[in-house]
Amino acid sequence: MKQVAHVVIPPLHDAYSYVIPGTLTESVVVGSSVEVPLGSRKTRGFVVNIQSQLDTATGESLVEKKSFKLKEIAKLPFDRRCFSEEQLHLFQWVADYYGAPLANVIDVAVPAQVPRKFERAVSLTGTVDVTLRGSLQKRIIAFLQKENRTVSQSLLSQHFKNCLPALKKLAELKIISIHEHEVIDQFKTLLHAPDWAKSAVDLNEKQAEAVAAISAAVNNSTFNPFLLHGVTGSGKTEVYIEVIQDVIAAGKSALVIVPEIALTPQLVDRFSARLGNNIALLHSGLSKRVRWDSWQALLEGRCQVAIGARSGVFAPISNLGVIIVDEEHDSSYKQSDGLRYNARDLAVVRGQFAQCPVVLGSATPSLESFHNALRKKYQYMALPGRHSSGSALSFELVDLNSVKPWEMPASNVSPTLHSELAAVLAKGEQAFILYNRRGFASYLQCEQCNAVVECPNCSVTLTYHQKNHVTQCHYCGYSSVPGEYCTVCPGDKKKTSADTPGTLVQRGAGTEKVFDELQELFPQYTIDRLDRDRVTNQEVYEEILNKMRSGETRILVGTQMIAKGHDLPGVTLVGIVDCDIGLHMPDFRSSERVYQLLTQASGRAGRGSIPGRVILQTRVPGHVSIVKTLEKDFGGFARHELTNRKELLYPPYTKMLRVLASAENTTSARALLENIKDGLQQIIERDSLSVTILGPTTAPIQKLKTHFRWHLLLKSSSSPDLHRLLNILKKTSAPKNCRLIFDRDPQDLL
DNA sequence: AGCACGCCGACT
DNA sequence: GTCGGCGTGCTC
Repeated sequence: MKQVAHVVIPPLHDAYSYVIPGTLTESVVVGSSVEVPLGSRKTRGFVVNIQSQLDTATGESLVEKKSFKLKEIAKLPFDRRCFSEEQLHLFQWVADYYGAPLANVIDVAVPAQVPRKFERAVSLTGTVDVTLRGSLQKRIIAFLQKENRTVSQSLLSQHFKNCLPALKKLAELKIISIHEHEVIDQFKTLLHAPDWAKSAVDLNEKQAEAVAAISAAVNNSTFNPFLLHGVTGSGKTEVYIEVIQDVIAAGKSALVIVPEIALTPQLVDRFSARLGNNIALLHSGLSKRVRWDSWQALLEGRCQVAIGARSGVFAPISNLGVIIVDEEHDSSYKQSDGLRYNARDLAVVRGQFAQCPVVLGSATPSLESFHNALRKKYQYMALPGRHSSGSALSFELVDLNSVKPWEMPASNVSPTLHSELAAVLAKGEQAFILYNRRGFASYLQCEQCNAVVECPNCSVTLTYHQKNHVTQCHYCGYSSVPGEYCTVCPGDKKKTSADTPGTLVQRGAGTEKVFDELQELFPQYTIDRLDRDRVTNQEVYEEILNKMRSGETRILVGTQMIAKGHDLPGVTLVGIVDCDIGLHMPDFRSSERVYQLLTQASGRAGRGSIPGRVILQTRVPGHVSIVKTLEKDFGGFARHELTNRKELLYPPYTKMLRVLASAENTTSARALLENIKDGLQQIIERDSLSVTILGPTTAPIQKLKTHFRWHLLLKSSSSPDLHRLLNILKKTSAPKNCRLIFDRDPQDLL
């Protein structure tokens, strides 16, 4: 009997019904990607439901209920499905929660499909009892016996010159078979990991407790969120690995999510050394084929462990035993464009669906997670730090207000930082210098009228990069060669009486500038830089870190990139040039971010046997983010900040929904939001919902890529109420010239 | 998102 | 008289 498939097509909201042609009844399943006619064109969509043409409940024909004739699915371009029905539940939840079309969610979750690839391959058919004449034949057989698997013909050709006649002969003798063999380019972890990584480490008491608690939840198949709070070096990874071993032993699978930046060969080696070759990697840096093959390996149950970045939360694992989110506070888990999902939040939702524990690990937990731990929604487990060395960090605060400009060895280097650096270098040790801003100068400013050079497309200042002598916009990528003189002030009589334009001077600083200053202060030492401008790809990144590991680089200057991951035992000093960067951002999370950055960066110091030292330079020495970093008092910081959030009705005490409108015309963006607000306000009153609407106001970045931006902020203590409004919002269409974006649980408000 | 349909201005 | 501008709305 003919069947009907419900197909979702990006970017359409509704599912469309198509008849499955007889030739495809066997092969089209939920999760298939199909080509369907839509209007006058053909498009790709995903099958989300299949039902027989007769409604089993009513006996009615589903086709005749429609006022038009259903079209047929045109073809099934790939024979492998894209997702399981279990995953579909998660996708549906995501679509509903974020107000996105289901098809778009699937599009984001599922990697691009790649056709199967075949190659000519050779395998042994049985025992070799015939006496072989040729020595080449003997060598080939020996090779195949040693490999003990199907080997591609091209690999044999590389090993044995002109082996084709010999292979033919062996095939004739039925000793080997030559056949078309599917190539699976799934990522293979290399088992070249050092021995130290292979052996289990003795767990300390707290680690063992954590493993026991999590593994108990694994074995009981209960949803149970854990917040694993442990500073750098406290052995969180060891806990993860032990738990995953228990998961595998229980016949289940594990999902590990880490920030993109942490997904390095070292991390994967560390897992594979202990867990074997059974790991699928999901990561945007891999080739399409490797991603697709890894995805299929998980979907078909050939792999028990997945390690992925943000989108890894969608991995096709059916019998989940545990989900681990490392560095759970990391803001990169929130996608900031397109489908604005938060992988950490989805991990918890997924754990609920799959009835498995979810482990959120961090040295600096997000206030959301910590709040959940305080409310006992998450089970809190703290790991003590630095079990190996016992050496503690010692902090020194430098109040830049009390240092006279002429006392500074360089504009960004205080006498304290200078002498500490000199001491570390003299001892043959290494240092990290954090300056969380790229470029050479933050901006160019006119000496005469104080005008700042801005991006013509965005309402942000351009950053001056000395290396290639350009000013660059860090938001839209605009770059230009800066002039010597101000372009605004000669005509502006209000600001200046001068007829001649003022000179542009460099203000602020960036990693490039700090690098130059250090190079001048310590010309005899190798200094390197690590930031997004230098790191164009993974190789450069590895190279910079390797030069640091080998000891060649003595000082590494960088942005927050240096604060993340990586054991570099030689680093005994961390200097934070300006703790105040990011403190005065128009964003309710700025204190939290600064605290996290300072604490994470500090944790880079002194991982070896030598105690670490941290120099914090600041102009606001009393700021809570700085004081609590110094006191190593996460709890104190969290309580202080949570009190603030509660007073100001910010998350985690309220849920937020940001409605962003952008248009080339600033008034149309604003007018659209005014309309939307009026409409929502009526519904709020009618249904007495507890939602507050703020705005419309201009977004902190007023103009981005030539578009003016306005936003509304919806705050509510009731998630369902907010969800009601989102459902109404997603039906409102924006006029052609306006773009409307809904951001549920926004990570920043820029 | 495409793509068609549709209803008003300058062209061979 | 037609070609074509992009506004509106539908696509199983």
